[in-house]
Amino acid sequence: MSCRVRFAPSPTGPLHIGGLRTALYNYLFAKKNKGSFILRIEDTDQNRYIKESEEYINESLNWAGINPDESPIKKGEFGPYRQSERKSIYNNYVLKLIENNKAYYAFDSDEELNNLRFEYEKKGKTFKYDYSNRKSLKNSLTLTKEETEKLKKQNSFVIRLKIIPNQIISVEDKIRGNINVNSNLLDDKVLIKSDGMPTYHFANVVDDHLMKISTVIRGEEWLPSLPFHKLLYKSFKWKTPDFMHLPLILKPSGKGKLSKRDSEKMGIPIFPLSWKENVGFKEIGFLPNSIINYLALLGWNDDTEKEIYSLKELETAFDFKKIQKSGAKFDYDKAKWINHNHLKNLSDKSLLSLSKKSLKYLNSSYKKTEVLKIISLVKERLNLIPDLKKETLFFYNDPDYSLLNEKFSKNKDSIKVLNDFKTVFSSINNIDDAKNQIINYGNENNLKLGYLMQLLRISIVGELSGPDLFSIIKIIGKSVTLKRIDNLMSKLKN
RNA sequence: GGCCCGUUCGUCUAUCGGUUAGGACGUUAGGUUUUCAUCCUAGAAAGAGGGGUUCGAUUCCCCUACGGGCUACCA
Repeated sequence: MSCRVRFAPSPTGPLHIGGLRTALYNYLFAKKNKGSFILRIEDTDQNRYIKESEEYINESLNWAGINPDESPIKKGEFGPYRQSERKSIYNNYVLKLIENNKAYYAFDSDEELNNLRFEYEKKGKTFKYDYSNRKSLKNSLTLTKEETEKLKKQNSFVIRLKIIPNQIISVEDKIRGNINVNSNLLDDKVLIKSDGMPTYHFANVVDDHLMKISTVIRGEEWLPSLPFHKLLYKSFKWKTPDFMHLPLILKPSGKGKLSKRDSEKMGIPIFPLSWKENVGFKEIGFLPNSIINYLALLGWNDDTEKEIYSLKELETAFDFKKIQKSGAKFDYDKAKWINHNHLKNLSDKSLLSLSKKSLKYLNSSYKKTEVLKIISLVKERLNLIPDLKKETLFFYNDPDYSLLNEKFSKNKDSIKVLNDFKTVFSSINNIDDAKNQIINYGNENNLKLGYLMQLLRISIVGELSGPDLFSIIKIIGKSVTLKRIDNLMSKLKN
């Protein structure tokens, strides 16, 4: 049987990083097994439906470089790929269950059920619509045929799966092994809602079967409903696919699942792309490869000490036996470190094309070859793409010396030394000679090289950090250098 | 509360019964450098607790604790 996996998000908002990882693992599984990766949109909840989500999902997967083989916009032979467009399919299948007495109509109102929940709670119990009480509730098992037909015409009913009590349901998760659950514990879950739409559970099972999904890879939050799903497969006498439930991604600190709130509180992204006021990993300056790399490592490793992977490398290295069982906390520092490494490995040219817009200002003063030189000079200093602009600003802007340190502003030698620098730079023909000249100058005047270099750096860059000074000076040229030394001198005089 | 899953440095993880429990991020100290960053070297840092099984348990089993998930006509 050929390998087919699916990523099945519901369009209720932006895809978050956990969803992206689920998509990634599905994608990698498909690649590894030369199978197909399918995107199915699970839009059965009309109340929570957000129109822009589907496009957001497409764009995110595209950005990450994990494009589906079949999807609503890339149709295969198992469509439609949006559940809302498959309504009649679900209805046909649920009718079969009813015919076989495996499902039934239920007419209990929200109010009635809520009252029951309330009463149970008062007794310290939890209400569950199941074998123990369905005989006393309003459904096609208790009502006469005529009553049932009459209520059905009022168009407000749900269809529930009739669960046979006291059977051990044995399910297998490929990551965790066998799990046994007694069917008494399960409730008669709704299959078809009163608006005629299927619930997740029903649509999911029907579609996975119809779309010939061979392995279901999804988040751990679905593990508790696996026995129910297994029962559905059994009711149809369908073969169950393999299941893998991925560990969850947890908050960086504290307890619980990673959520939008954490991201806002800690100022770290949680969405691949920006969504309204939430900035995405892309916009904050991550390479898609970095996020993919980090996400792959969050819950998986290949037994080697390799940490930096391209997507292609992951496609061959990924081994599903090595997926972790427990949840993993999201570590933003490590994600940045991985991005730093990917950025470092990028060519100067691709780095330039990535930040073409933000580096535009350099074009007025430098030729392209010089811009590339600037990039290679600062490349290894980057953690996020926008750092490139921060690191190169002084190639264009003259520093304003607002951060001037007292060590230099109060030092009486400073003005004299700066003046001597001017003489040095004016006299030399080749900037490569500058370094030696300044060393000599220091020796002659008994001034420490450290002090000289720092003063020079302040005048050129405006602060005490940055790449090799003489490389900078070589790029900005003699006249700009002299101008900036002058600038600092006049600043110090005031 | 009930059910399910899990538990190795602060974090991500390696270890398929015998190891000085390894690596990476972060952190600390030193080195390189004109500075910061990079880079290099070194350091601190872990098997939740209790019972078994075994010549020997981080590794297998049980209990407890803790963490997480689910408990909707949401997915």
